[in-house]
Amino acid sequence: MRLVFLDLETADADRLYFFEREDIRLAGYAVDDGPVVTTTDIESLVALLSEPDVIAVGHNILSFDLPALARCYGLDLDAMVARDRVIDTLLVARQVDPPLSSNADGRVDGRDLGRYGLDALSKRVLGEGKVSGDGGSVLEAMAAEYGGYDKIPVDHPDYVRYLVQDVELVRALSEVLVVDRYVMREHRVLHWLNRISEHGFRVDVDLARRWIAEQTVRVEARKRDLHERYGLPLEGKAPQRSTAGIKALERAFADCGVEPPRTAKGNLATGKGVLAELIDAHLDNTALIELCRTLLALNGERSVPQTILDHTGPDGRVHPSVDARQATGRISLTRPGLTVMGKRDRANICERALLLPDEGHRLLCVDLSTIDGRAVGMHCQDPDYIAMFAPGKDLHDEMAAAVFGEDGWDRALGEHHPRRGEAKAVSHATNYGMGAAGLSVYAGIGEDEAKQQLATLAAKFPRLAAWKDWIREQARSQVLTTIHGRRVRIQPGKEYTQGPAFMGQGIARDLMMQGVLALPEWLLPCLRAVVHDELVFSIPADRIDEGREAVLDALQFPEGVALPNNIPVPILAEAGDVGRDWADCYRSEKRGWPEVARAHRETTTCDDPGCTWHRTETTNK
DNA sequence: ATGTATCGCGCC
DNA sequence: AAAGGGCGCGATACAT
Repeated sequence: MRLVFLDLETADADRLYFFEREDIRLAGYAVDDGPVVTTTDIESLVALLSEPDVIAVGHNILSFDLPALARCYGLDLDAMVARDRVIDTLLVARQVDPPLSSNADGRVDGRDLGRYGLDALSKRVLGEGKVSGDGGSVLEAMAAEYGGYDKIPVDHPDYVRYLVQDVELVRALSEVLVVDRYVMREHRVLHWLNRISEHGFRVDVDLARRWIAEQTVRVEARKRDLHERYGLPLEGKAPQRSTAGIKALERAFADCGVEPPRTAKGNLATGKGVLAELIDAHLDNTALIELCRTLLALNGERSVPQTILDHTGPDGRVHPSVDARQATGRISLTRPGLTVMGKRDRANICERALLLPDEGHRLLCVDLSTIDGRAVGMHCQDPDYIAMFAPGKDLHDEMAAAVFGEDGWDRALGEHHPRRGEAKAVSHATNYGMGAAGLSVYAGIGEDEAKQQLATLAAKFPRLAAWKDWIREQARSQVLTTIHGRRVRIQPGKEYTQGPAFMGQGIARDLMMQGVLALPEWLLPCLRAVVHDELVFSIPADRIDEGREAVLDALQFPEGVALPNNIPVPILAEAGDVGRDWADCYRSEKRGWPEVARAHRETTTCDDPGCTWHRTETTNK
């Protein structure tokens, strides 16, 4: 086999999915220990990479350079990945030296260039001496000087020099970074997920524009109201959050006869929990209630439609980036962040109506049932815990029976346990290492009761409890390895909470990816989003039933999955409704909210006073 | 002008 | 001794 180390210089990387041939400007590559060649003859590089004994090695090439060559020059990237002929040093580096969680000290949220960018990585792994200056910032400066990445002269000595250096760095890194089986699997996973970015998700642009216009009217009315009553300034997008605005609000609360609510750090608290409590505590104070409601409404306005529009390309679609850079390995879809669009709140779930199937298609969502719990079950091997995941059983009902007893619950009737909701809170809490104090607040119960519930749970599932302790002990080595072989880093001092949580999330993530890898070829271009335990597909309308079968078949293991000699844990999935937009997929799940159904949204009138769709058109409240 | 820190909204 | 995990994104204040 021959190793080909490579890097490309291109036009603005954000435009990858709209690149034309000329946007790939300069290629640099080296074969094994040969000299670095730079060339504008991109075809020659593609021809080289297409030879069957060549392995392509480069930094972020799986998500950028190679897709660019595939798009513009027909490189058969599918075949290369399928034959393990791609090594992306970014993926290898994350496995060798996994990241801390983004909230950890010293990390800037979201971006990991500071640690895994080619320059930073080389400095850390190879030592300072190998890197002469920062290639990225030099490039940026040249782009600024010439008016764009696509305008830098391809024979500019600095341009060529940094391309050569990057190829050399990749070659040096590849000699140090150890490739394991997991990271080769990870290449296949991310290659398939990159289809999400490539194809994009169709946007209802007209709807987004209409919402933004309506939103502007609402927001202006509320600001004006607070301005006239309490002197709120009108400058900026969110004057209620500016210094002068906060001053005005503090006076407003005083005018209403209450002490302004405070956060732990002493700032004015305007969170929705705080304001809701204030309303409850002063039900006869109409001025205060009006103030709180106006503030709630102002703070509750979300910028989702605008963010979607900001990222919508000339093809009317968003092309979110797909990354696996979270500490647990969970997948993020960003720019726009599809993972944070409304779902649980009635007021927000219709945000998902902004995303549409392709023409002639329908959307299909499939989610893995209580997958984090099953992941923990696989690892902890507590037989009683695993028994709750048997097909036909509902985890939270079973948990309620285990913690609170069977009283008042008739299994045979097929109804839920009366205390199912409480049980859900307890198991959720204990998964993440919540203490009695935290649980009492979270579940709205007394601290003694919370303590009792946690103790009961520990007693009912002793092996699960012992597993958590063991994982916490293991976590002191700072890096845990999941069943599938992913290495996850625990922040020193957070072993107690992060240890079990990361194990559960990391394993769950790979159970989902196991399903993605098992999808039939024809469904791969149909994948539109992955939201941790849910996959979203846009499927030709006449193939929906076939698609549903195939997805369930890929994701589910009713007979269970297990390591050798372990108790198997069933993995089950559930399909949502066939939708004409993303919200429409949840109309059965959210039966009480008629506006979730597109058919309801298409009617002109509605007699549900709580309907968030028709309400906004008739009133300004 | 640009980046960081903080908060606040949301999701799993 | 006690301990709710992971994220994205927008807005403001502030430092550079």
